[in-house]
Amino acid sequence: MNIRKYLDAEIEKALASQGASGCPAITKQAQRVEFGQYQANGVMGAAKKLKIKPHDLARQVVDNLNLDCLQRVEIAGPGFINLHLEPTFIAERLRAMRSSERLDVERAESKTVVIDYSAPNLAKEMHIGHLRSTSIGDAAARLLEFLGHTVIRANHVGDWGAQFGSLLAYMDQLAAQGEELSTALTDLEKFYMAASALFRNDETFAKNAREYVVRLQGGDPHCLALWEQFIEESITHCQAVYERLNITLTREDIKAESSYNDDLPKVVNELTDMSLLVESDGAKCVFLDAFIGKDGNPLPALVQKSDGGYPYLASDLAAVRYRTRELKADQALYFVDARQKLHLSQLFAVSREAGYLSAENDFKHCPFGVILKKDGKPFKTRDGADVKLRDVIEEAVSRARDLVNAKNPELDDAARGRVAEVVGVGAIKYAELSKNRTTDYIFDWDTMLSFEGNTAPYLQYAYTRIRSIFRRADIKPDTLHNSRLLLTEPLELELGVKLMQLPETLEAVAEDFQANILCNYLFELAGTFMSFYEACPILKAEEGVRDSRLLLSDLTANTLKKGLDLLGIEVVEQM
RNA sequence: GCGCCCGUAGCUCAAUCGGAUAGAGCAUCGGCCUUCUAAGCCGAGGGUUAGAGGUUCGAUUCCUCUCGGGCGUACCA
Repeated sequence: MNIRKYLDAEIEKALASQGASGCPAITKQAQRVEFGQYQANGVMGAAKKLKIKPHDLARQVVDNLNLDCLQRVEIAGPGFINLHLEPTFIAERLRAMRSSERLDVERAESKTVVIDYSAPNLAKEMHIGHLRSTSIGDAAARLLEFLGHTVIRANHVGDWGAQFGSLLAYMDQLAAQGEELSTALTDLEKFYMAASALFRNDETFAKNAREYVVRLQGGDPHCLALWEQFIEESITHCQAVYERLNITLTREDIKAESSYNDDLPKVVNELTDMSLLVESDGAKCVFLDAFIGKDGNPLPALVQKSDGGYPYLASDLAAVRYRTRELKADQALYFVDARQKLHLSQLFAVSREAGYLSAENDFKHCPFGVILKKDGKPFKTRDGADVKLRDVIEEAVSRARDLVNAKNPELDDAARGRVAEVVGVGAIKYAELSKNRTTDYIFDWDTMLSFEGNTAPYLQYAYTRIRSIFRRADIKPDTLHNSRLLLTEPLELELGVKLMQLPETLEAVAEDFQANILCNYLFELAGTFMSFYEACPILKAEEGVRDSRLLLSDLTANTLKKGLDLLGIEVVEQM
């Protein structure tokens, strides 16, 4: 149950009964404990509209509010309404949470949602730049699924285009030199760099590479076979990264750029039939009034190049068309670099003009910034290459391994290995998920691989502490009676309130797909638990209090585990 | 030139359709392990929210301008 939403609706009813219908209650979680758990800020605005004193309206609203869940209501300041919840009500919600698989989170009205994320270029190895789209998109997929939507994961991988000419030409060249291709392809980044260097510096090779592009596009069997081998190798690499990162993408979720090849001429024909396409400098473009380019000239959305080739707008249009026509998507979320903003707004605008998108289709860009070094320069290795994602993972796991070896040497090897993996991977994903900024952000090994403070390991650690309590006391959480919840100590109450706020947190995240809201919530939950844990003895308390605290602990563990799971982060029993 | 995004503590980031005294983490300083895992807890210092106007009962948030940074701006994706 979403308490915030419930209170908000009740206060709006009270406002309406006083002649302020249509005025928002603006109920939110209170900023300070003395203000209660929630505060309604809408009275001031409503009073202004009605031209009456805010305090008087607040009085009337409060008098018309008769809710069992409220212990007391106060009017404060210029007209804030502070809401203090009845502890027995909180306990009731917690019992509901505990007896439900869904932790008292209601199902949303189901929509079909396409989530476009990760989308690496198969010509190269996955690099650190893919971490954001992949982590955030995957978290969105998990959350929307949990809320009851039909989620279609769409990994729009780049598997087509001119760059494959060099790669195929290079493959053939190596094969002619008697080299084992599968060995050469184990390091895709090196392979790509070598092929690119040849393309730049060797005119004969470059000419050859261009011919390979033409042959590939023409369906030449040999080229296709090489291409398929390369793509296969590259996908295997991606899947290995996904698996290690605990990303839910599978091979079945890959809908490659090339799969739209046959649709591209159709898109051009359809746009032509609708008289949307204009030929300009030999290229076929859509000109829309909303887009103005240099010197005030109309800015084209280029659908077909003058040489007949298709730019990426064409395959993106084909994808929109496919997603609404075939997949029947109500909504599509594009977790794509903020620099693509213009491209995506053109994509959606042209799609609407072409009828690929109707008013019912909610397609939106969920942007994020690019990674920079500490000095604000683009994040690259010394030789200008992107930092490999698997190197980042390796570094994270290695650091986590050192730490667990030092902190908990009595764990056996296998357990420590598992902790290193879960903690290391959790740390790098959390570092991405816990920031909302759509602007660029600074990558720093020590920050990203930190295991202290607001990090995944902190949350994982809180979880293990709780599990440890039950292990030590040899109590199975399932055997606890669900009835005795005593929220008497301030920290018990605070923890209870936090727990109860999971549903409204998840709904808030789903509004804008900002995983950092969930991260913040979990961090606060874990922090509140840690304080509670320090201040309130659990196993040493007398029986009734002990059981109540065990219940709170168990609920916290379940909530942390579920929340982390929705972020794509795992937990361990001990660390 | 035009367009978009951004500027918050030494650093990295929060701040829920504008709300009360702008919050965390890291770093610094001081406490807490013979009691449930110190990857922790408790506490301290640290801010003219880039600057100037404006709207408002109230502005980090909205508007205007200035300064500073980033990105985009037709045949790469």
